[in-house]
Order: sequence, then structure tokens, then C-alpha cells
Amino acid sequence: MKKTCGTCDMRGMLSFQILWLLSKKSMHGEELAEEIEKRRGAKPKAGTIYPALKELKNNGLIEGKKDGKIIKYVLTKDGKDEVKRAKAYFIRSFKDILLSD
Amino acid sequence: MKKTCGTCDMRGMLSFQILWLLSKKSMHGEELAEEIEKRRGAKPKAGTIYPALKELKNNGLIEGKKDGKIIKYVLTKDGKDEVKRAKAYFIRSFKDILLSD
DNA sequence: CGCAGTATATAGGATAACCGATATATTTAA
DNA sequence: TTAAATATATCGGTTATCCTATATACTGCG
Repeated sequence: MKKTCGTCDMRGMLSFQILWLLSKKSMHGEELAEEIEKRRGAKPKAGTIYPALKELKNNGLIEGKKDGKIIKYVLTKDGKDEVKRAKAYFIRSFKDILLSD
Repeated sequence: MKKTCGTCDMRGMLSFQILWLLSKKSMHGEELAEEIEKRRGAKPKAGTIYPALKELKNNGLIEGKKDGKIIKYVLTKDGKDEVKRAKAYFIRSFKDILLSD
């Protein structure tokens, strides 16, 4: 994914952002990539998003329900817990940046 | 730095967080490391924070004013602009996460 | 002065995110 | 039924963050 921001390259935030999006709504890979594009301005490539989804699945945080060529991803119980934990950590790290004028 | 959060390792956010902290207050390396520790829960090691500062200096975003053994870092004009740009990007990417209940 | 503590610095290496290219399966269009 | 488009998948490689040493400079204290 092209770097849209010189200073913060968001490396390491992809899995978190995926989990958070799935906590709002079940989606498939393409849909997730588009949602992330809306936010970051650059769309994660197939070679980025699918390995990330595989990793999350291997870690038991999401599971995929296949329907034809589309795989809809849903958070597992562990995934929901992880979103909570990760979000708390994220907020503790950055809330003052967001809240500053 | 140890991973405090399984899903989001914050890789790539260090420079941004340093710049933002410096936009609030001029600080030296140790001080920055402590401020980051307050937020992330883990303190960046010397081998992490000083190369990051060097990089920012090389890019003309900060400059260091040496006073004895202490080097106080200040944002340059370019640094201030970059903080603005990076912050706008950060907020666009993550504000819905920070604002969700 | 000599020693401990603090702040800065750098080299070397591990990790992992991400991409480019490529391949496969399914659906739709023609 | 064949072609095009969509969705998923994997591999190899690059890049940059971050860490573990280790080293140096300055300060203060005895």
C-alpha cells in the first residue's frame, strides 16, 4: 500500500482496523479493503488483505462463512474480546492526539 | 519495544507520536520516551528513540538544541506543517474508532 | 580526582507489514 | 459456451521499525 502520510505509515494497524470494522458489520475481503480505502486514502492490495485475514483466522479471531466465491468474515468470541482490548490500548495511546484541537 | 497489544503493534506510529508530543512541548529524548511510555505502556529503548530522532532531524522536521548532555528538540517550520498533515491523516483514518462508544 | 548515574549514539540484526506478480475459483455477460 | 469480471489465495522480496547490545559524553557526588 502506498504511503499516504510521510510520518505515520500505519504499519501494524491493518489487523486492528480489520477487526474493528468487523465488529461493526460482517464483511468480505473486498468490502473491507474498500472501507479501509475510505479512511486511509489507499486501498490495501489483495496480497495485503488476504494474508491479514488468514492470520486473524489462524489466531481464532475471525471465521469465514463461504457463500459461492464470497467469504463473509465474522468475529469470534475471542475476536470480540481482542477488539475491546486493542481498542482500549489504541485509545490510551492516541486519544490526546484526537482530542487536541 | 515489546508488543503490548496483540493486534495493533503501532509499528510506524513512533515518529508521528514524537512529532505530536513536540508540537505540545519541547522535550529531550528521555522525556519523550517517558511520555510515550505513559500512553503505550512500554517505553521505547534508547536504540529506538534516538535513531528515530536522528531520522526526523535528517528530514528537517526537528532540530536539537544542545545544553550540556541534554539535547532539547524543537519542531521546525516543516515539522509543524508535517504534524498538521499527519494529524489530519490520522484522524481521517481512525476517528470513528476513537469516537465509537 | 574518581565513580556512579544519566543522556545520547550507533551498529547489527530480527521481525513483520505490505506489495507485486501470479494463479485459481466463481459468477455474469455476451 | 466462452470471455470477462470479481473474489480469494499464495509466494517471494523489500522495507522500515524496533530491539539488544555496546560505546561515549556530560554531570554530580564522595
